Amino acid sequence: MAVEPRLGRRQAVKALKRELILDAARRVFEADGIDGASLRAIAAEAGYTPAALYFHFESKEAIYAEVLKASLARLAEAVDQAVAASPAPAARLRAAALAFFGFYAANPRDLDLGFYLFRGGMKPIGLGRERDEMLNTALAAALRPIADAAQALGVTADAANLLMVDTFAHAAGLLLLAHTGRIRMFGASAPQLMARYVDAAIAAVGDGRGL
Amino acid sequence: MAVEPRLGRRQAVKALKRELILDAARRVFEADGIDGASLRAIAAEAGYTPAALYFHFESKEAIYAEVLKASLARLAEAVDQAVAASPAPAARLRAAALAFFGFYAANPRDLDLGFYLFRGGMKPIGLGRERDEMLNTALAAALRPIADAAQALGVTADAANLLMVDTFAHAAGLLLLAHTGRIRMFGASAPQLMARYVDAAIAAVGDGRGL
Amino acid sequence: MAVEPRLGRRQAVKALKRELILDAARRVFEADGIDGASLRAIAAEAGYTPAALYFHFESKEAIYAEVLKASLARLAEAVDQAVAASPAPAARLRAAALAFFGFYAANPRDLDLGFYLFRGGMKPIGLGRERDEMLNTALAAALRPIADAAQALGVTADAANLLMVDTFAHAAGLLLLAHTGRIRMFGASAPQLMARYVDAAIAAVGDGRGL
Amino acid sequence: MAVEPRLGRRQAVKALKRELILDAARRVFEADGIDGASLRAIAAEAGYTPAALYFHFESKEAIYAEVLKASLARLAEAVDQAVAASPAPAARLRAAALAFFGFYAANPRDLDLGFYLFRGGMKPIGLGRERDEMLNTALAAALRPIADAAQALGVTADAANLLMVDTFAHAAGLLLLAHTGRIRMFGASAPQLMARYVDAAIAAVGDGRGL
DNA sequence: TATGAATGAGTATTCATTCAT
DNA sequence: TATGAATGAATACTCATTCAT
Repeated sequence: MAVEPRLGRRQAVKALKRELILDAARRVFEADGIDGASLRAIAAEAGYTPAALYFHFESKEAIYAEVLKASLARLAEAVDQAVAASPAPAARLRAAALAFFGFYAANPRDLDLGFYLFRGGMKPIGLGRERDEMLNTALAAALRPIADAAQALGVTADAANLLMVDTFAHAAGLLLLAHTGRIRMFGASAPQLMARYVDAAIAAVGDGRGL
Repeated sequence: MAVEPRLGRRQAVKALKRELILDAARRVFEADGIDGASLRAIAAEAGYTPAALYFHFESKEAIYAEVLKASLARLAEAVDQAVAASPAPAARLRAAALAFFGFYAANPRDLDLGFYLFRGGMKPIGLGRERDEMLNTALAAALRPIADAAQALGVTADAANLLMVDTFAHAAGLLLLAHTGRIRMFGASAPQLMARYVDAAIAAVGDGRGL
Repeated sequence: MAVEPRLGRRQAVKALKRELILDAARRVFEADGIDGASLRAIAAEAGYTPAALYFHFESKEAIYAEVLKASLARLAEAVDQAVAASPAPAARLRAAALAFFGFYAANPRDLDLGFYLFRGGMKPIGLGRERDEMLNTALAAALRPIADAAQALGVTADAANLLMVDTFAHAAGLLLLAHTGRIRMFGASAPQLMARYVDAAIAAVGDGRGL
Repeated sequence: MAVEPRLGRRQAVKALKRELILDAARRVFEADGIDGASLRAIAAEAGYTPAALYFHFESKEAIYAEVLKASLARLAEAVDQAVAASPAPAARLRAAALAFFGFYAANPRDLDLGFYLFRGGMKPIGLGRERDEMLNTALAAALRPIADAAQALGVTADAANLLMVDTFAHAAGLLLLAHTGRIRMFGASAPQLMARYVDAAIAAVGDGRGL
């Protein structure tokens, strides 16, 4: 009876410390880039010795994964909130797609994190099978509302899924280009192009034109 | 009479050796990732001492740039060939867009190289201002035919440019997703989605629906 | 009660290890020359990996500076002891000058270190502004007693200063020649020449012949 | 008969090329410091490939030695000229000593070269026994006039020799201090101190006070 | 006489991680 | 839980020198 509260307190302290380390990691990722961030730098920023971090995370990659997971959770929350405010299916589809795009457009740090998952091509992504699956699941959850809204508009589950993937791809492409200055280089506006894409997609669904 | 052929031979040998080193670099990029590739590894793969590479290239970054440049040249050539085979503007637009997408879909190594250009977000790209501009120019040249064909279809220069950027973004997004297994994960097909996107774009241009 | 001694012990161990590394550095300086000494060699001589030295010193230059500082401290102590044992001003002047000379004559390693400070002419000294100033101050402290004794003999502060510099120069020149075999080559004795110089200087001061 | 002139021409061309390389070496020594000068840099400055220098000099050290030798020859010439202009022995002694000092005071590059000979302490000086002896002989020749003048003033050969060495030492010390800013640091003037030293030495010789 | 290519040894410093304390 | 010390591997690049051509 005297022990349990203590354990709870201990766990809370432990969780707090983890959170402080993750905050430090985010700051270092922003300052040095994700690949350029070293465990030493994260530890220093958090007020720790490098060795100390190993009591809180099993490896550098584990820290990456944790930060990524939190980012994806914020993304999903942003999408969910947008959807919750939109009663009609078409508006929901629009809101979900634009919220997804808007989250990353507004939070370039999170975009860097997201792209980190996509680096390396065919090479092992480096975070381990289990972590990869966890992150993929989190990503899928953030995209789900798009497919759900499409289905509510009357298309089949398969078509809704394709539309979701296609929207994801378009957003990713535009964000990639915008993030690296290519959109500006060509004198275009990423949010406008995204909005146009979404409107065309909704129109196509309405027409029964498939996608 | 005896000297000139020798000189020619020498230059040919020199060019050949450069090419062998670049091939080795490509293999190492594929195996270790582009950021993970070290000069030592490239040298070893090419059968050289690290120091020897400095007789052929002035720095590691110069090797990167050379490999990237060659890749973009092959891309542009693929697009140009596809366009040359298509007389009508609509077919040309389709051919250019699908050739761009198809080149990277068929050559994942080149896709890795291409994405390397896009990494880092706000971080320095690391190849130096001059090399960066050269590479941007090469990329723009590969995309140009898309805008040209759109303009031939009757839209304004601005609209043609937007369509080119949007197509670029869609291709990039689909390739990114496909390359990292996300397309498969959602049970979709990147080439099909790309073709559908292009067809819709052509139809929109035909309708005078802008984009 | 159990903790404090431990901390003291730790600090003592740390200081001891630093000293062992500095000793190794001194041996390597002697063996390879100061410019020729590499961090690797110092580490190997100390029984460490190169990386390990970075836990004890922040850079190679920091090691150089530490060794130099310790040498100058020993020099100053030798001069101070000689002066402390000499009550009369003339004897003090003599003792200080000969102690300065004698220290380096007896410790050729320290002479090499001292000359290192003087190398490079117009080139950057390479230890950084702060360290340079610290070392200059330490050197000035070792010479101070010469000027003080001269002043006690009745000359002005300026004249005492000049005598100090001149004595420094004569000692440095003789040591340089002796250290590189030139004195022997000319069949002379550096200590004798130094003593003669000092005696002449004291006589000149006594005569009121200025310097 | 047709051959000899050609050989002479060839040797002249060869000598000229050597001289051009040595000039380049001097410029690089000045720019990068003597230790910092690389064979590559000297070759580039001379308009050659590094490998080409090996047809003119057997090693990097040989280039050092040649440049040093030329410097010492200029020194000896400066001393000889000063002596030639001074008929009386006392004036000759004064002129020789001040010319020695003045040459290095006016030509800091040559001073760097001269000190290079004196570096390294007990370590092999690095130029090889033969070259060392050649350079020592050249140095002795530049100092000889000092001893000769002293002897002309009536002291024994041994005393004249000692005076020469002592003068050498004093000049070397003052130059060392001046060259590295220590004279300025103590608010003194090297030429004044040197002149005073020489005058005192001449007075001592006149008194029959030994030295 | 000169070159271009090549070598092997060398440089200081950083990295993620481990382990005894 | 946290530290300080340590490791071994890695980094890009420079050096004087050699050798076939």
